[in-house]
Amino acid sequence: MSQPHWLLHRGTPERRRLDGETIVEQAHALLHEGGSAALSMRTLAAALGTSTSALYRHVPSKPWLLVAIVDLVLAEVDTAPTYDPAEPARSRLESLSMSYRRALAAHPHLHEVLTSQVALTPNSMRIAEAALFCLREHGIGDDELTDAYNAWCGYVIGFSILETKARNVAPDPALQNAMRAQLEQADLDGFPILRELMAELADRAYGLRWQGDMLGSGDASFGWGLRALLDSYERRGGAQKRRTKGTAE
Amino acid sequence: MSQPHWLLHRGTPERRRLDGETIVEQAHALLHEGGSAALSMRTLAAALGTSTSALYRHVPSKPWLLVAIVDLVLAEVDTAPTYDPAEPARSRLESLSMSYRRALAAHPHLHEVLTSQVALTPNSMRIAEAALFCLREHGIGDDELTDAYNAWCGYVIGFSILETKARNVAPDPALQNAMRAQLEQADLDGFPILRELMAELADRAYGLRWQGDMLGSGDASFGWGLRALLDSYERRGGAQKRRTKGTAE
DNA sequence: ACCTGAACACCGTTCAAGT
DNA sequence: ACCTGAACACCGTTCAAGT
Repeated sequence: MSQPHWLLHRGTPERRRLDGETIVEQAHALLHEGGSAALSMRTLAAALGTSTSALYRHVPSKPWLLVAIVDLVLAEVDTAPTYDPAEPARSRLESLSMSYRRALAAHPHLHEVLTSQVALTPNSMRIAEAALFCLREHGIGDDELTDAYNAWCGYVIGFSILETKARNVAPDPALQNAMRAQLEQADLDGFPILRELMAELADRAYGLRWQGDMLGSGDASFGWGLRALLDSYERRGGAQKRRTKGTAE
Repeated sequence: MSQPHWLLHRGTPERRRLDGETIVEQAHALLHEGGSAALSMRTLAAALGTSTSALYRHVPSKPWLLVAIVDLVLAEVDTAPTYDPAEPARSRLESLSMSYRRALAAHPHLHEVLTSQVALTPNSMRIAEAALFCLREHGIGDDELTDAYNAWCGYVIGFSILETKARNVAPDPALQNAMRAQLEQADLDGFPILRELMAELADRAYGLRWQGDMLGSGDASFGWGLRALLDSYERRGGAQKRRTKGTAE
């Protein structure tokens, strides 16, 4: 046992030596528990038992720290199925998409921290490589690869961000009231479809809610749209394959 | 002319009577010009020539103000083509999608303000109504409507947010350097596709850039993915139509 | 009724000073 | 080399006091 004498610990809450990795992990923990409002350089330092200014010896800035948190979460995305030769191209891309979404959905406060930061980190590049690999296996030609990749990112990341955004109810009471009022029957005049379907859509469809999450319809809807997108990829890739085959022969 | 004597204006920069609408418009102008960093209650009050605390008589809170800005931008989305009987269902939904994206892309700092706020405002409901109308015209049945709507929102809004996010380069120098380094040839070991295609993808594909916008490939990629999605909607709607017709007869 | 200045409880970041 | 306290230039919001 290398436990130091208890006297040495007096007044120092968990004083392990500081380094960049532990700072990022603690920052992620604070974000996960209390959202971005609970993550300031001051609260972070307090949680680590150091002074605020000590953090700046291991971390260059708060924006840098936030990007590091995003990369930490992206480490959860599994790219192994992408290179599994037993799987057909379509289910490889589906696995990657679901894993991506699962990672983002598992961290409901991450979207608060994605603002304006481009994710050009080791893990985001690992995922980009895997996605491009899948699209090629689908038969998407190099001329369409950029568009297909951007559309895939737009759907998978965009949907997930939007979903977690929608899950976070505004803590502002003025806003809560304004939004509740908007859903009252009286304000649905002129919106016949919304009125007709509100019972079905409320708390299930994006935006049409004022509290709570999407009652698990996020999973179903994400899959529904993903299959729609993959259907088109498959058809387009198949068409491209036949075309190149035709010109070769 | 009801111009008051010039003496009455001494030292009062544009002192028009305060009201909620002008506050929201000025706030939007500040956001549009300088991003969210340039929009504080203090700078806003200064731009309007009043004290900070005076704003709180017309606007309940900053979160409320941000939602009002979003609604102001959503007013630009044109839902008229949705109800044009001359247009086929598919091009109605395409028009709506493009108009939505155009509004979001025209305000590159709006994404900084969308954080955690649900858009349950008059204009967001007008757009939701229009989208649901289009999906029904497509032949999507009520059982699939929620999923189809969520997938559409995820793609259209998600893609647009992601695109404007990516367009905003991090102002932090520490971050700029880290991202540039990530794109150096040395760091592309283990990413064969990225290395092979980097010349084509850089500054065109999402994430794979460290400065500048997506060189206009956002337009093309958005349209590419949208057509892929609409293809699937059309097929699914058609199948549903045939199915209900079959059971009816 | 509407606006003001001052105050409260926070931010991220820097920097001379300590060990 | 690493950490500290104090300071700087900001935040959103409140509230007694003015007119």
